[in-house]
Amino acid sequence: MLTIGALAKKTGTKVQTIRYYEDIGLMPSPERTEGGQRRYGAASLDRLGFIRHARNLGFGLDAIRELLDLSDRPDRPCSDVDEIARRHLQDVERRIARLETLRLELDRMLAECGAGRVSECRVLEVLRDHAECLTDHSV
Amino acid sequence: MLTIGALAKKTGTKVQTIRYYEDIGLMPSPERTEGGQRRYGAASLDRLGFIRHARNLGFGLDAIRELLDLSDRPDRPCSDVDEIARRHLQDVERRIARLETLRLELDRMLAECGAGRVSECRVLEVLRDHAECLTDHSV
DNA sequence: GATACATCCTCCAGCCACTGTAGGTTCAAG
DNA sequence: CTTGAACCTACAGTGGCTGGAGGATGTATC
Repeated sequence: MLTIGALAKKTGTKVQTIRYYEDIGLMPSPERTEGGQRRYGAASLDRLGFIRHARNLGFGLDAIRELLDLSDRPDRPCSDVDEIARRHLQDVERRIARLETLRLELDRMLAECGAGRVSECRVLEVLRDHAECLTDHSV
Repeated sequence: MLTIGALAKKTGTKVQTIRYYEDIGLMPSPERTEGGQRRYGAASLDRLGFIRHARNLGFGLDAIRELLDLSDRPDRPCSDVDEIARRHLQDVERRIARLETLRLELDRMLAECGAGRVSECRVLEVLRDHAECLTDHSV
């Protein structure tokens, strides 16, 4: 049996985060000692490990909830899982594309800027006037 | 003189967002009509345009505050501005790198998964066991 | 002048996924 | 039996807004 602190250490989670997962129903309420402290078994360790791993891969808590539910229904088609992962992948790809646009624009701004005074700073000029931008990064 | 709604439309901002910027001191308190409604002049339009443009480029509100302050001190060296932009660029690059790692891992998970049942789903297996991952995406 | 109705006002709650703090209790070691 | 680390609950705060309630104002039309 693990204390919440031990579970936290093993999974690289903060203690408060574990309690938060319990609050929102992502982790089940564990057993308690007579004094009211939480004690966790192997199943909790696995479940929290799964959650943290999915979080590290950027999945949102709602998606993780769905993945955990599916994990408990071994006969459902795998495509249900794939669907969630694919959705997430698309989201990641969208975010990469957006950030690449920003990177380009920031790079260009910085490249054009000499070592003068603020009054003639290209960075500020570009920020003042969107027309100076090559890309439409507003989306 | 513009109403808050007109200013919102011109800058692609929500009305509430403008009031929020005023609350946190990013936009100055504008004039008011006798009835207490806000009325904005050209300076406000410029300032909000600047803010929105910087937001679209991903700058945080604190960075924007610094940029606006510098914008009002034309004799300061341009490097002060560059420093802020460079910091932001680095942040963007870090986020891209992180997302690229995720993309790779998600891609691989999905590629390995056949059209079977959840019980033999590679996606879930990988999530259950971090050792299955090629990259250390926990950072 | 009355009415309609879009827009404005303030105040407050909620989003995501935690993180931190205050003030008090429990547990395990020595 | 005492110490002190770790635990408990409850709540506030993060960033950057967004939405809603409930009421006041501004403008166009009759």
